[in-house]
Order: sequence, then C-alpha cells, then structure tokens
Amino acid sequence: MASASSGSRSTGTVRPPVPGRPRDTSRDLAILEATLALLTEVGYEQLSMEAVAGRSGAAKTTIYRRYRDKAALVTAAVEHRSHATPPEPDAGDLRGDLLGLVTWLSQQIAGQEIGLLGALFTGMRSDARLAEEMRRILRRDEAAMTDEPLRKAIRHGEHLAPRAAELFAEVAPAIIVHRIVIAGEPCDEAFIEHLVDDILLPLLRSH
Amino acid sequence: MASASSGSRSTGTVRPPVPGRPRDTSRDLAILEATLALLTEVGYEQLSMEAVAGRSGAAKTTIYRRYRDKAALVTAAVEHRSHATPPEPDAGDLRGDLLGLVTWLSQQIAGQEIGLLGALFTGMRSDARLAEEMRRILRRDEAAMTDEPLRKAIRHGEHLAPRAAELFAEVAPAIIVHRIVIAGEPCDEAFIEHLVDDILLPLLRSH
Amino acid sequence: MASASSGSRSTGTVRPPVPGRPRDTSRDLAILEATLALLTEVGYEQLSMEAVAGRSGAAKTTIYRRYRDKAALVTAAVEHRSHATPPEPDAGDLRGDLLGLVTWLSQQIAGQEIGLLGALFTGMRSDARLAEEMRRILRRDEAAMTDEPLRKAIRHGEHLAPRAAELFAEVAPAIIVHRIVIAGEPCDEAFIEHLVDDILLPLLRSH
Amino acid sequence: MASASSGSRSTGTVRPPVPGRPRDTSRDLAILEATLALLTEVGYEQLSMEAVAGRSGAAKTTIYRRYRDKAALVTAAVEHRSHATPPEPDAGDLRGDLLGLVTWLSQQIAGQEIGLLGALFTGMRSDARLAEEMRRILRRDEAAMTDEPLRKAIRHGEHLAPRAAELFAEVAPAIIVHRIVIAGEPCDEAFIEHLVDDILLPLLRSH
DNA sequence: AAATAACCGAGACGGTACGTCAAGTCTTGAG
DNA sequence: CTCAAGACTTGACGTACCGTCTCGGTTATTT
Repeated sequence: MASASSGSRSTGTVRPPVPGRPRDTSRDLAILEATLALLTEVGYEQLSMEAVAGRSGAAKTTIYRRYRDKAALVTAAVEHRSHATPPEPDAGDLRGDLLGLVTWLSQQIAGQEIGLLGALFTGMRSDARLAEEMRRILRRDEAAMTDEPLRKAIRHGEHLAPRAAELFAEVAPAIIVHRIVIAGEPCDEAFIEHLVDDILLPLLRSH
Repeated sequence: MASASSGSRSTGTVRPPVPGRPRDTSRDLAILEATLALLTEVGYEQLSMEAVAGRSGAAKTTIYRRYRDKAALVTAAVEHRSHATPPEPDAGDLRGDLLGLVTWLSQQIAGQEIGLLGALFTGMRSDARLAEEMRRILRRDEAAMTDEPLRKAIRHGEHLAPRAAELFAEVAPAIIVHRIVIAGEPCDEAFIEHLVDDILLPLLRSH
Repeated sequence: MASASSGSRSTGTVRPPVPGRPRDTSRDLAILEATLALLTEVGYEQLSMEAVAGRSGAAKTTIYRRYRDKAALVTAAVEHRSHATPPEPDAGDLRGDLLGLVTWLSQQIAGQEIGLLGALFTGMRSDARLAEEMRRILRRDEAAMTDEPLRKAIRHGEHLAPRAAELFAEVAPAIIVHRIVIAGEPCDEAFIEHLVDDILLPLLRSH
Repeated sequence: MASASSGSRSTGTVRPPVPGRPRDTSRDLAILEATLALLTEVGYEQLSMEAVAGRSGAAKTTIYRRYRDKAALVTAAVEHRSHATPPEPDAGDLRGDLLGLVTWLSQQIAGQEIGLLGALFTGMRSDARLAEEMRRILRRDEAAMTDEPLRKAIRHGEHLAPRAAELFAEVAPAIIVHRIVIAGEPCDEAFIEHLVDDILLPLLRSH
C-alpha cells in the first residue's frame, strides 16, 4: 500500500533498524487531519493536494512520499478517522433496538461515508487496486456498524429468519446510502420508521 | 435546464425569427454520443471536454454554448441515451418474473447508471440545482424500470403486501447499486437468485 | 525554431488564413521584454519561467506555447533585442577608428552577449539544435559588429594584410570576451589601447 | 576557501589535535572524481548533487560538509584534476614548436576548461568570491599552459616582439575558447595551422 | 575503560521551479 | 448568431533537486 501498513507488528523479535532519518509521525497526523477537514468542507473533487499541504503545514513532497496520489491520501485519511462505536441496544424490544441502530447508522453514513464514495468513483477506473482498498474499508465499516450490533439486538431469542444479521447488513446500509445519494433526501425520523416497520422487521421475521 | 435548447420547439405559433445562423442539430447529436462513448470508456473523472470536442468534431465553444460545464454535459448525455424498455413478464409465476426483471435491471444499472453517479458526486457541492437534475433522471429511470414492470408481474392476483410495487422500487435498485459500487462484485446469477429468494419474495409476501 | 519565424514574410501574395484565434502579439512583446529585464537583473541561472510569467502578466502556458524551454526563451529574447548599430569611423586615421570601434564593441559584449552565453552553456548538452541557434545569433552579431565597420575604417587605402577584416572579426571579440569572462576584468581605456596598439595594429599591418 | 580542508597539511609543526573522528580522505577522492566524471558526461547545468552523491557512494551530508554548494564542489573538482604538463618543444623551428603547443593547448581546453566555464557563469552573479576563485584557476592553468612552454619554444634567439610570451598567453587561449564555445567548431589541423600562420607568427614577429 | 566529539550512510523535511494538463473564456474568419 | 479552431488565464498536477535536519552507528582522541 502507499502508506506502509508495514506489518511485522507482532514478530516479537527486534525489527531491523531502517537506516536514515525516521519519518516524523506528527506530519502523518497533520496531513491526515487536514485531509479529513478539507474533505468535509469542500468535497473530494475540490480537495487539492496543494490545499492539504498548505493547511497541514507539510510540503507537497512530504505528502507524496507517503501517498502516491489524491485517492490514496483520501483512503488513508478515511481509514484513519476515529471509528465510532455503535450504541448498545437498550430499548428492551427488537423494534426499539432497530430504531436506535438505524438512526445511528444513517448518521454515520451521512457524515463519513459520502466523502469516501467520491474517491471510490474517481479511483475506480485508473487504479483497480486502490478501488479495492476503498471498498475494503467501506465493507469493514458497514460490517462493524451492522453485524455485531444486530446480534446483540436479537439476543432475546426472538423467532427470526436464519442469517438475519447478514440480511440486515446487506439491506439496511444499501437503502440508506441510496436514499442519501440518489434520492438526495435526509434520513429523518419518518423514513427510519418506515425502513424499520415496512422493510427490516418484515424481512427479519420472515421464515 | 442546463441546455438552453428546448425553446420554441412546439408552440405551434410563429416563432420569432431569431437572427443569425441557426444551430446545427447534427452537432447536438455528435456531442452527446461522443460523451456517452467516453463516459463508458474512461469514466466520469477521466472524461475531458477536450476529448469530447476532439471525438465529436465540435469545437469546445460549441459544447459550452449548450452546456455550462462537464456535469451538465454528462447529465444531458445520460438523459439523451435511448431508454431501454423492460422485458414483458412471461414466466407464468411471480418468482420467474422477478428473476427476469431483476436480471434486466441489474444490467441496466451496471451499464448506464454508474457513469451518472460520478457526475452526481462532482456536482453535489458546487451546484445543487444540477445535482437535483441528475437525481431526477436517476429516480425517473429507476421508477420506469421497477414500477410498471412489477405491476404486470403481480397481475396474477397473488397475495402480496400492500404497496408491494413501491417496496420493490425502493429495495431492489438500492441493493443492486450497493453491490456494484461498494462491494464491487458483479450481479451474477447466484446473487440474483439470492436477492429474489431471500429478500424480495419474503418482503413482498409479508403482510 | 521554437518560435515560428513563420516565414512567408515576403511572398507578397495573400497568406492562407490560419484558422483559430491568432496569437496576441502584445503577449510576445511582454514576454520577451520581461525575459530581457530579468536576464539583466538576475542572470540566466536565476531566471525562472515562473518569474517571467509573473512579470510579463502572461500565463506559464502562454510562454510554453511559444518557447519549449528556458533556453529557447532566452535565445528568442536576445534575438529580439534592438540591434545597436556600430559607430561611423570618423577619426581620420586607422588607429583612431579602431579605438572607437573596439570601445563600442566591448560595451556591446559586456552588456548583451554575456547573458546569452549562459543559455548557450545550459543548452549545449541537452539540445544541440538550440545551441546551434544561439551560436548563429552570436556569430551574426559579432560579424555585424566587426566586419562591415572595419571595411569602412580601412577605406583610406592603407597597406593592410589581406583578409584584414576577417582577422579582426576573429581576434577582437575573442580577446574581449576572454577578458570579461575569464579574467573578470573590465575593458577600460588602458586595455583597449593595449589591444589596438599591441595586437590589432601589428596584426593587420603584417604582410 | 570553500573547502575547509587544506589546513595543516605540511606545516611540519604540531597540528592542534582536533577531537572527533577525522575525515575519511577516501571520501574526498570519490566525491571529486564522481564530480569530474559527471561534469564531462552531462555538463555543469545537468550535474546534480544528488547524482554526485549517488555515484560517489557518499551521502549528501558528506558532500555539503566539504563544499557549501554546487559551484564550490565543481571548483574543487577542477582544481583537483591532474595537471597535464605541456609537451617539450622539439621541432627545431619556431613554427613547428608552436604547432605542437597549440595542438596540445586546444585539446586541454576542449577537454577540461569547458566544464568550469559553466560553473563560472552560474556563480558569477550569486557569489563573486567563488567566481573569482574559478577565474584564478582558469588563469593559472592558462598561464601554465602558455607562458613557460613558449619561453622554451623561443629559445633559439629568434627575433621576436618584446613580451612575446605574454602576447601568446593573451591571444591563443582566447581564440581557441572562442572557436569552441561561440563557433562550436572543433580545433582541427587546418584551424591550428591558420591560427599559427596567420595570427600568432605575424604577431610574435612584429616589432 | 569510558566519555566525548566529529564523522559517515541514509533518508525525511520544507521549499522552489519545473513542464504538463484540463478547465472555462475569448477572439478570429467564414457561413 | 453559429461554427471550428485555437489562443488565453487559471490552477493543480506529480517530479526533480535544493540545502538542512535527524537518525543509528563508527572511529578517533581525551579523560
């Protein structure tokens, strides 16, 4: 990858000391945070490497040493952002848990995933490897936001469809993303109730 | 509309004789077709006005006289493309009809909608009006591809959920787009059967 | 050459009207004059295309459309500068005429040729064609400054060496350039008298 | 001097024992030879410190510890190169001796001096002290190549102009450099004969 | 023997300028 | 007024070197 995930994380043994001046980790942080800020402010298209350099106080070369191009930079920035943890299901019944989970999920998608989708579209053609990397992040995030939380939500032994968690992970994010991007409408309370009552609950309860 | 065109097309009355050389309608066609071809070949980001001008044989001026920028051009080009008509349901049973419809639908999305999504992401920040236009097209197309066909498919009086057609139109395209874009996997036969058997049929039959 | 000397200058007939917007000649002028000014101020090495663009008010692309690189630009700028005309010999005797001519010649070389020599050294390796062009200018200028003036100076029928004019053109500029560049000393009155009395006159009068 | 080196090499007295690891003299040699090689290959302008470091196997730090910048490095490299000794005059007559001397001289200039001239042009504006240093080397070399050899050549008591040696040292290198740099033509046999017969001999014999 | 100090390689760092590309605007001559 | 052609300004791209600055590690002399 552009940014070394370096590996060798758990060898336990001494790592062979790389020669030369080590990278300044404070630069990494400044670059990624400037990228995230600009991504939120102006979107993927309008985000320029020049602006990232300016805001982060790093030279352009310092950025390019780490990330081969804009798409890689944005990927890393999104990868780096703090991972929000889903809320604990606490409503006591499945419908309440689902409402809470879907509400939180739609906020996460609206706030964070949209920027990454721009990078995905741009990089898709020119760099398949990079596109795959972005997809990996998106999938991992969606899984984290849906899979485990749902298993908790259905702990009450309700009589649900087999593979209910997988179904939820497949359907809920798809419909939320579709609404935000294609429909261009916010995920308000009415929509979330509709999603839970008319789609998710019938689906999960079907056998 | 982005395109100033439209004007005076079928008023029936005398059109005020505009002075000067009239627009060459063959240019319109050449421009839009070059745009569509390039959109398919290289994607939205890599599509350059320069290349459209070169391939269509039109001058850049001629393009900008019609479309104020790249996003508007792509919007018009997608708007212009020939509208495919959904297949007639002919399997005799609901599952067979759904399989046929979903197969055709996923091909349409994979082939045509993806290009427009790039324009949508680009234009979203800079031009809300344009984004809305692109969404209008996407919504209209999805509706055309789902609403009417489904009504035909359920003509047999099966015992379906109320508003089954709306549900289908909301769920099916969302999941297909999500699979293509986020998962990056093709909509092959196995996936389509899964979509129909595990998601759509349970959902439509729930009451 | 990078800049079209275009030719067709004396065809007398209509020149086939090239399509497209013609180049803005005011840009040519501004670019060349900014180049000359900067060349004088900071020298060849420190002259940057960026600075030329800034001072001339032209975009970098406008410069690169005309001149493929810095060396070509400087060549054109020096080519463009106003050609000074040598003084009329009016001293009445050969020595006086030579003193006047050499004085003027050394001023020209000190003021104008030095900048071009930097471009010559830079371009020599990377672009033989360009180097040849610069040499052509240098030779032409030196010839104009030495050949014709000397013929006038020796009009009195003095008993000079055959090919005296060629000898002068070969020796005088060489020694002047050498003094300025290698010795790094100015061509003051004492040096000029030395050059005329100890080198040029003996040489021209030898038979 | 640019290089702080030199010091204390043959004073015979005790040199104040500087603490710390002494400089690795093998590095000096590698750096200077890499510089000379690159200077010949690509010329002054294209010679980069990075390339010198790469070829010499030395780190950039090690170079900059010795030479403050490119011009100083090149100066030192040219200073360091082996000094060729002029051929003994052995033709028996003045013309033959001059032909031999000028032939050798033009080879030296073509092979070694040209590179230094690039450094001279570059450094002239930015660092007068450095330019003066380069001029010192050039002058010293030219003097070594012309002064002493000529005195030997004219040992036969020929009837020559007073200060003939100085005249030769002033005229011959100037014309050779001029031909190579400005005319861009090689110093072949015909030119050398012309230089000796039409310029040097008449000049030296004039009284 | 230890401490100190300068050396060395490697390479990261903030910069400047490069030469290129595409965007969107402007200007010509011809129709 | 339209068209093709192409010049124009603007702004960002990604690259190459510049000269400086850490690093880990290596010799030397001095305590």
